[in-house]
Amino acid sequence: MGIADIIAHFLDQTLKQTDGVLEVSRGDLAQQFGCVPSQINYVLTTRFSPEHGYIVETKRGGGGYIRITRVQLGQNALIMHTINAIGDSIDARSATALIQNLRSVLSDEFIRVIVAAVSDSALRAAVPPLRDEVRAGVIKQILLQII
Amino acid sequence: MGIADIIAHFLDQTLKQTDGVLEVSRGDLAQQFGCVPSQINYVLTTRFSPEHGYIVETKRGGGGYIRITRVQLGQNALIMHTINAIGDSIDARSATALIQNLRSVLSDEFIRVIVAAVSDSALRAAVPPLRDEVRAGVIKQILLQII
DNA sequence: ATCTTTTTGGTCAGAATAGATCAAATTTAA
DNA sequence: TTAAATTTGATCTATTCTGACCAAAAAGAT
Repeated sequence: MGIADIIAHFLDQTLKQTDGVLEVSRGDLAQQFGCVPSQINYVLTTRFSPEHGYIVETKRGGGGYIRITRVQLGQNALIMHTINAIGDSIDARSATALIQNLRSVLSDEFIRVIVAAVSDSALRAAVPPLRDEVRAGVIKQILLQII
Repeated sequence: MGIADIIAHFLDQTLKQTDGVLEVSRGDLAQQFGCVPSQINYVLTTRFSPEHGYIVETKRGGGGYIRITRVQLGQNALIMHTINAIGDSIDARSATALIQNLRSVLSDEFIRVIVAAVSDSALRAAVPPLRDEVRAGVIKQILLQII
């Protein structure tokens, strides 16, 4: 588990304790984990993107901060939102994130099934540029059945 | 017994001791057995495929790994049988038939979802000769989750 | 009020790490 | 002998981490 995962885990834990909202200083956080500040940005863009269900707001200058908020939509809105977020093409990582984000609406087994259905191993027959397009199509069709 | 068999045997033994889940580094494993890393991929694709009852997940980059999970095959020989019947490629009609054949084990909604996931409209991004191969991969991965 | 300095955070490219793929060469089995 | 299975290495792709340089906001000076 690299430093990115460790920081992400820390933020996750904190978010749980603070009811979904969290404000930190980029510099402090970086120092706390002994990494370069841009590492924090890396963690935010790869693990706390809107696709993952988070909103990140920042402010620079004195007293600057990074605020992370976990968003929670309604059931059908959430699925609709997900479908819209998919677009014509989506990579495995983003797809998994989007699906995981539906765990409040879908059973664990269902989530597992969808993730497996659009995993790279399921789609290994389709080569990369095309693979992501196929993935988008499969997820959409599945989600449309659930609405 | 070639190196492939030796590695496969080792993984099998380890899986028995670790309750069916196992995480290794491809590079380490290769070094341990004095072979080239791609040999590990060969072992995985020829002996730990879904047809053999395993799920393989991997991650590249720093802290990368290969995770092998043996799927629990209980009384669901029917599903296993279906997986084996699929082959490397399957057309929409046959796929639907096979899936419908599982209605004694799966809920209607589940059947609907799977059929949708492997419908021609879901896979429209993949052109015909390829499309059937993708379909085979998707069905297999889904069914493996259900076992 | 305006200008300057200081304090934060943002971006981007490159290096490092680690697995994937493909095809040629070799070995094994029918 | 021929066809299938195995082995290998060259090359590709993905993920993470770092540092140099950039931009905005606040605080302080004039």
